[in-house]
Amino acid sequence: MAAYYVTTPIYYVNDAPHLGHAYTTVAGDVLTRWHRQRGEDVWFLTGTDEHGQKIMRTADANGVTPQEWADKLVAEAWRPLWEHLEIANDDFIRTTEPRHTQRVQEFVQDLYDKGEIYKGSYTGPYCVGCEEFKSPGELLEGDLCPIHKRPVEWLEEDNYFFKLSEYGPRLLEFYENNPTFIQPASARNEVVQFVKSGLQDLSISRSSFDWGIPIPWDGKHVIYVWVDALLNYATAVGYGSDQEKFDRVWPADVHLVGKDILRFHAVIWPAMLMAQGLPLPGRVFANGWLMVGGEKMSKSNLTGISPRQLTEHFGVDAYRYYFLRAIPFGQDGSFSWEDFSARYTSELANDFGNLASRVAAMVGKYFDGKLPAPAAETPEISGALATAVTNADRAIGDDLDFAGGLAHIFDFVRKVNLYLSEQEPWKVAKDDSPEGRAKLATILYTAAEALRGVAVLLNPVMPATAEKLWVSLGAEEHLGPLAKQRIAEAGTWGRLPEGATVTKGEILFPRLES
RNA sequence: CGCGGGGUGGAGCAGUUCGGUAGCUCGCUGGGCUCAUAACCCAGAGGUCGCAGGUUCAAAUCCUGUCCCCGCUACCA
Repeated sequence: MAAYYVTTPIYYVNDAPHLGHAYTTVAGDVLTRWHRQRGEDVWFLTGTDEHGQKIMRTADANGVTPQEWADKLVAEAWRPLWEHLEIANDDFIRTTEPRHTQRVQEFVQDLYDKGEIYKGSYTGPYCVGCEEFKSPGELLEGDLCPIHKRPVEWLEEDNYFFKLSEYGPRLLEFYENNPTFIQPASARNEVVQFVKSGLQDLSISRSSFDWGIPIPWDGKHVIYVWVDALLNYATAVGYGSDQEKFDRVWPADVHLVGKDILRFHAVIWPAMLMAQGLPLPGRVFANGWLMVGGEKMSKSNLTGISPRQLTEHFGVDAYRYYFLRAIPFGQDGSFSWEDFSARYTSELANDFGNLASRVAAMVGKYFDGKLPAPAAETPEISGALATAVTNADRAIGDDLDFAGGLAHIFDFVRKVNLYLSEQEPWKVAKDDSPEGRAKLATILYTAAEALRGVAVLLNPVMPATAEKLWVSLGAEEHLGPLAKQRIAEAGTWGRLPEGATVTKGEILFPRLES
């Protein structure tokens, strides 16, 4: 049985990570943890893309070599942020590592030998001031270089080309047979439309600069950075080096990407794999842009708010929760400090944190912190938990609908709060008769057992908080580590045993200063 | 020009597939409770569903036109 293999894009080390990078990576982490709690063999990959002209220039501007620049950013910015955000990736690939570069050369050589690559010439807009080719799309009105504001020249360069144009029909057939390959549907429509309009061959080499992987049969060229980058998904799991591992993990079940790089993953990547005869990935899921103040995030306003600024104020778990809860995955979404604060207070502190707090307080107060045995099961709550588990599992685990899945979980939290309001255990507590005590025991057991289920469901999203709750319920000593709890069993009623030691613990989500 | 997405009470969204009392969360107003993180519960105010026509007994939902916003239009990673 093949592993469930999830990837994030490998990020370009030109800059430090921003909210958008973190958004995709957290989503991958949550998906990964969810599947681990399904009991599956899971492999989660992230990494960095380190070749290309832009990095060469940035390094140059900072007076270091491209490799030094990449080393510095990876060590000081990227890896630390993922650790800070509790990203549990199994591997971290860098495209400058030999395990990658050697395999990329072999892959390209192989395609060349198969006749999938030929030598041709590329004609494109070239800015003399920049000394580089521009992409047609970035030109200003009247074919001006966006940096120098002067007309570009059309220059010809010898390049090697991949016969991408021949793959249109096969790609369309693949999309047709695999309707969920590209998600969401809007992204799929765009790609299908694009491919239908006809594909051109892809220039896969560059000779105007040298920061890249050399073309094995022609050292004057380096491999186009996207071909280099996409192959990380294969080289990182043993392509060409560890066949056993490769067979176990390949192909990816989910490639998470930002919608800006959808086309590379949904068109070029599968075509490359088809050319090589490798199995194709299960799906490519494009998430949307984060908007700040109604504006698309740009380099300038991205640096305005960094992931760490938000985690310092709201905490890592709330950060992981917020973006997935507030923005339907796959759509653009607007982020604001106000909205984050509102959701933190309402959903995390008032609904969830406070529920945990009041339940633990009452078990402490009325039963000396020993969870009492219930006189009966409460179908209203046990049934709702089972439903929440089923719905959340489908939404998050299958559909990558994080917002919908979290909504199911938090609807359940509300229901438990409501249950307490209706049962009024604080009034029942005044009745010392055996009937009164039995009723009180049932109410509090029901609430605590409901929280046990919530802790399991929220663990993939907010591992530190879920762990606190788990410990507070006294679940660890009877049921084992939280991360080992199965999603499928989360809805099984009555797992929390009588006599479990319930402690108030620290407040899960303290109120924040405005 | 072409393609895709969207315009629903103050904010963010669901509902539009298979037309039939306009729903949710937050916010706001009034009341209640007291186990809890000034939390929780109940009630209420607030929308002619971008605009204009059309089909229909009936349209947010179907048809036509129109305005506005956003994205894509490839070798920028």
